[in-house]
Amino acid sequence: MTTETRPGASRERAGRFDPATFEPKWRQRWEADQLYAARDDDPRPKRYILTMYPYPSGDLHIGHWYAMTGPDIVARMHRMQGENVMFPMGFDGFGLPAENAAIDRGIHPAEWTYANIDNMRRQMRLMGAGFDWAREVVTCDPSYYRWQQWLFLKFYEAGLAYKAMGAVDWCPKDKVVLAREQVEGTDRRCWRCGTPVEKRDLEQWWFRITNYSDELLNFEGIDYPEPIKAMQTNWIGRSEGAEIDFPTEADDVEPIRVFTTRPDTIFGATFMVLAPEHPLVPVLTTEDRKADVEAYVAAARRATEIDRLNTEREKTGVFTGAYAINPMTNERIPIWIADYVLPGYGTGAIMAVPAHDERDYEFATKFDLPIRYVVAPASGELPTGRALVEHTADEVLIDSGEFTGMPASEAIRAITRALEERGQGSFAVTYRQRDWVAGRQRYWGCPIPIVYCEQHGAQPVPESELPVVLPMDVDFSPTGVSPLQSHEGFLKATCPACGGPARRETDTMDTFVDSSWYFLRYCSPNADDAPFHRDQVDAWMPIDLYTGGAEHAVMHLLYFRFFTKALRDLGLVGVDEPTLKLRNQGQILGADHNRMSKSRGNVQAPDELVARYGADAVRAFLMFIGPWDQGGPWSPTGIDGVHRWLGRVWHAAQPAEGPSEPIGPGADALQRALRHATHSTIDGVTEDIEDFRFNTAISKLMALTNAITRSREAGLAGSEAYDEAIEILLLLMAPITPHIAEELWERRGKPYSIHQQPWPMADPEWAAAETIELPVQVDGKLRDRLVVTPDTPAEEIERMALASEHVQRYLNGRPPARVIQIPGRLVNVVTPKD
RNA sequence: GGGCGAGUGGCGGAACGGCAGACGCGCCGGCCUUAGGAGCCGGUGUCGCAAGACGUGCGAGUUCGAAUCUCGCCUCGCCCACCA
Repeated sequence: MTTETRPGASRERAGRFDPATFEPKWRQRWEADQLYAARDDDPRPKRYILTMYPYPSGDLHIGHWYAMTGPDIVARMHRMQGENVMFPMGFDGFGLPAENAAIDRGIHPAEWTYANIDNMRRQMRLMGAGFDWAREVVTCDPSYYRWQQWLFLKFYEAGLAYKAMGAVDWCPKDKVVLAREQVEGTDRRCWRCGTPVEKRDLEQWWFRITNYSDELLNFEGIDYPEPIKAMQTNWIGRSEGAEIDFPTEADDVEPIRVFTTRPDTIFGATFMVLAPEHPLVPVLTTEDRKADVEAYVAAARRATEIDRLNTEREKTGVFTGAYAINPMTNERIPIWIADYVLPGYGTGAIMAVPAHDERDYEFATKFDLPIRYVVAPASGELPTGRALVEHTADEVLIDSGEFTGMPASEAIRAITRALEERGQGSFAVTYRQRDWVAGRQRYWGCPIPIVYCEQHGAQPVPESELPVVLPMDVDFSPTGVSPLQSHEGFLKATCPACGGPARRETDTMDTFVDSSWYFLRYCSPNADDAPFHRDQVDAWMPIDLYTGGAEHAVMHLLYFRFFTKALRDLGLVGVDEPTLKLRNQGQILGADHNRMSKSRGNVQAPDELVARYGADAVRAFLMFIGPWDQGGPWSPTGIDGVHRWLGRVWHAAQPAEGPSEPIGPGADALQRALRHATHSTIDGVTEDIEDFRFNTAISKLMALTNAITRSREAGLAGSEAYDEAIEILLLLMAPITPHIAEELWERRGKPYSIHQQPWPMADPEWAAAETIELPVQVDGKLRDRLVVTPDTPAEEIERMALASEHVQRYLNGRPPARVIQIPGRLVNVVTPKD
């Protein structure tokens, strides 16, 4: 090895790799030059890439870096590929933590929120992420929420927002109602604070999301991860079946309507069960049963939702004394009430078929009610001691009048049709999904633009009076009620209908309303005459790529689809879906494989890491940990490896000084090998980034770096192939490690900015290998390798393979039974069977 | 109970049905240093001196060939759950 090529020597010339000396400089310059501004009048093809905006909790944690670096890389590559990329950022400004900070520490929520936003904006700049800050949206700003109020009024006019009584989930700690989607786990905890929720009957604002249940089940034409589709589908919970009317014996009482997915089992319906809350309960209950029924209803009301939904609990219920008529058998069947029938699902009443439903079976056994099997496999074998719920292909109806012998699948339709002809039933679809409770009894949110007049009731605030501004001078003493309720100046309003005195709505909107349309506001961030302009929305929407956490599967990711469809029906947008493609990042865990939390002491603060390693190393290491959608544990030593890699790139890319290195014999082949490595890396990295495989993209870049280093040691530094390799390496690194790529690009005398250079294209001739190594297998086991040129004829390869002594050993002189060749991939010699 | 994922070296992870373990961490050895918790070079699946054998949670199957496809188990994670 000559002195010139000794690694240490060139390092001394180049100076130490120290990101702190150049990273801040480039960030300032990129920002000053508005390198990432997306312009409406740009003729290049648009690409709208969006990552979920953060809640301004105060600090950007490593998880934010992880979530945002992925889409930033994709956005940067697409920019270099000549597209007009919009990659905006904003803040989810409203929310409870701000209000809690006010209560705990006496800071106004606005002050707390905007201070946090300032800090987080600074931290995001530190990441070197290419956000278009000119489009920033802050949802707690009146210029934003004014238009949210405007949209609310459009929803209200269209009947998509309405006020109604309902049994809602209530968090006793946050003193606020929650949407069903915001209640988590078997023990039904508040999604924010983890407190078990209670059920309360309250008058609330709702969004009619259920109008769109069917459409929300349709994922055609959009690319969502399978788990998200499954979760949304389960959440919406579509069931097909029938609604059937069971007349009662009482005079002048409407029949009991039930929903069932198993109309084929109606001949086995031996009793009925109503939810305790069912409106017919007081009407139907006989005098002698009244005391028992009322006691049960009262107890059911007191029981918590947790108790009630506990499937382990033994069934309870009481007889009402009343009877219904099974419309198919004309039998009198008793009507019971029980809390395992839920008031909010289906019709709140069921026909109980104990032979074919486990819950009904349990109930019938406990209360000694008849159990009649009406479906059986062809063998006629019926279970004992349990319900028959599983299906067999040959099952048929038994003991079912004229339908006896009919396959059950056919009977579902036949029986429903028969009931329909008699006016006693119809095909029906039911959903688990309920409407979205949109109001919150809190201060720090978007005020609902409604006033209440003694005479005219709820009245929308006229558009000209928007925004209804959140007053700043409020008292945050923890009284448990929204400070808006005691703010006279806010409460006092005028009825738009009569001009008389009115009282303002004090509920504010769920913060998920804010995030249901922010992506549209990014298209028209400065519009002051509308929430957004149709031409700009038409130009940018739909989002081409949306990224964020999977924990929003049935919350934000359902709500923003609903909003988009509702806005389409209001004529405000022209798309059916907000985004064409969704990707979820995984979670970064602590080094101990646990979730990062202050109490565990395993939290990695990004600012410290940047100070020590630079932003590029943090970005690259996070992306290198594993598949982006999988996440993984932070490794305090792993980042050293990425740092070392950047150091190797740094030294390899320093411009050659003086005469180029002496090139010895064989240099031509070495140069060709380096070119092959370079050009095959272009294709690999491009595909990997497109598919969110940042970990393998980086490993390919490391491998190319290793090839470059070896070629330098072989004396190639300064050669054409070497310079090309370095420059392509820098271009491919630019999206991932933007600072070092820019710095080295400049040091090599290339024009500013590397981020505005065209993305490299592989030369197919170089990308193709000159020689390939073919594995030779005998009976599928590797025995030898052949080095051949790609155009070697198959007969020649077969001859070489059979000539191999390693192959001969297994053939023992016999001719092979078969020789399988996969061109360019392998040869497999199959030995004859003895 | 239902749905969806995932099980590969000491670790994070690679691998269009075709060379298992790319790339990196760690570890071992060496170089350079007054020094090394810096940097650089080499080695590193297991067993074996070697030739070689064995290896992707377990068990079957399909195939010339299976980490990959099929079936049945086991384990872990996430979501939903008295939804008629």
